[in-house]
Amino acid sequence: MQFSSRFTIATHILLCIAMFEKETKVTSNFLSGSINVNPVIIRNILGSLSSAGMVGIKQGIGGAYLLKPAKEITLLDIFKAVEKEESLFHFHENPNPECPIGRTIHSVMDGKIETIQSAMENEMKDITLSRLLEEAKEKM
Amino acid sequence: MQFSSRFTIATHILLCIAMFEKETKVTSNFLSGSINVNPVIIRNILGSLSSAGMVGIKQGIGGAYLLKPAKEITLLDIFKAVEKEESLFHFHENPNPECPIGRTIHSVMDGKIETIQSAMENEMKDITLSRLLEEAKEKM
DNA sequence: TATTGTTGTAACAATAAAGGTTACAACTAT
DNA sequence: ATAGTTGTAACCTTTATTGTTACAACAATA
Repeated sequence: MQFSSRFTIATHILLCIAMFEKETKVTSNFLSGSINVNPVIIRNILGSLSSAGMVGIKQGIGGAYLLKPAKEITLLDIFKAVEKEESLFHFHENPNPECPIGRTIHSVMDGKIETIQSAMENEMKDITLSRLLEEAKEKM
Repeated sequence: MQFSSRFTIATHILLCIAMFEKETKVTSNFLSGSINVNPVIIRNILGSLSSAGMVGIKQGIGGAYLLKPAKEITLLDIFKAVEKEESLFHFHENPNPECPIGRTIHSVMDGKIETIQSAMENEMKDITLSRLLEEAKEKM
């Protein structure tokens, strides 16, 4: 199991907007060219980023732009915008309450799962779009 | 996207073995009763745990038993036994090398993805089967 | 040796999600 | 009015998950 490519595509989209919005109109076609993915997919992901308040999109004329400074956009924001699942783990639904383990496993595991997910999210929270952009520019 | 329930089922299996192997023959049917999942699914997951060296399974006579002390089995071991993907994230395959972002995004993101995954795995590594069993016993 | 309860695995099906494509109405600057 | 966009619907294909039945191979034991 893997997270869908929506996360890396969304990050790529935002990097392109941050990089190019001053000089070009960043349309779904433009993005499609850089990412190499169908423009409809781009538009869907762009819609999620827009719902999350990270980007604005110009109706009719076209083009996306950042609604927040790149410093204030983290990988966690991006992740949450495109992955809607509450919990990282799918718990088996009906453990048997007549078994001592079946009866207690949820209360034991739920907290652990939260801890694990938090560790991941905290790491994501520390990485900003502006840092990614700086590193990308260094490598160009 | 979520991880499959194989992870929580595998953990449930190991908890049952640790709890009951002294008093009962822990067969796929017994486990199926506690977990409420088809015995064939149990046998497949049990097979993964066996390949990973965590449990032994008695051919013919039936029954599973731990091959390691519960203190030495971590959630990370269990996770790796049942989730075979190398990387947590699916990266879009063909970013355009003629775009400055497309050309550099992999080298910028690959390290970040590793860091995030490590944070999650480190948390998993800290939780042992024996600790889960203790907490379950407390709650019984 | 025949029986019984297991395991391991194959074969299949149903459902859901991911990823892709075409098509088109609605919108807006020019 | 035109042209380039966006948003979205309607499909399709592929893959993974989860569940199911069936059965050969195995090992204790009656």
